[in-house]
Amino acid sequence: MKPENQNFFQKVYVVAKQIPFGRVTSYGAIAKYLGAARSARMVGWAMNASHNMEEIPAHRVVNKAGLLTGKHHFGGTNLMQQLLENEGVKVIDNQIQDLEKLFWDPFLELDHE
DNA sequence: AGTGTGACACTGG
DNA sequence: TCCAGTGCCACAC
Repeated sequence: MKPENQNFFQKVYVVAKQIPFGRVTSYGAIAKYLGAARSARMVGWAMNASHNMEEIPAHRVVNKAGLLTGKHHFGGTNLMQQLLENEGVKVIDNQIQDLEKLFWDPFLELDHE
């Protein structure tokens, strides 16, 4: 694995870990922040890899619609939803409620270059 | 080295 | 406005 690739993954982890408690963001937002807006899918892939690496709040990362598309990767249970609800995020049928209010944009919180 | 796949996003009809 | 198709970048085989 090339260092640059690890850097990409590392960037994802860094951003993901910066997500405040009770807040959520989208793959696209992170991808865009990393300079690869069209690689949102890769962000999810990085999150999947993070499961065995560092404790990344992947449950705070959802698609732009606020849908917990990756819950299946959380042990195949509704753990992802439970984690979010535990943080005060209302989730109904894998759908985050008040997404606009809970949405955390890296561009607003983090200073991008 | 090339092909297939993926936890998405965007554009067109 | 909603549904379907296409594009995209990087990883795994």
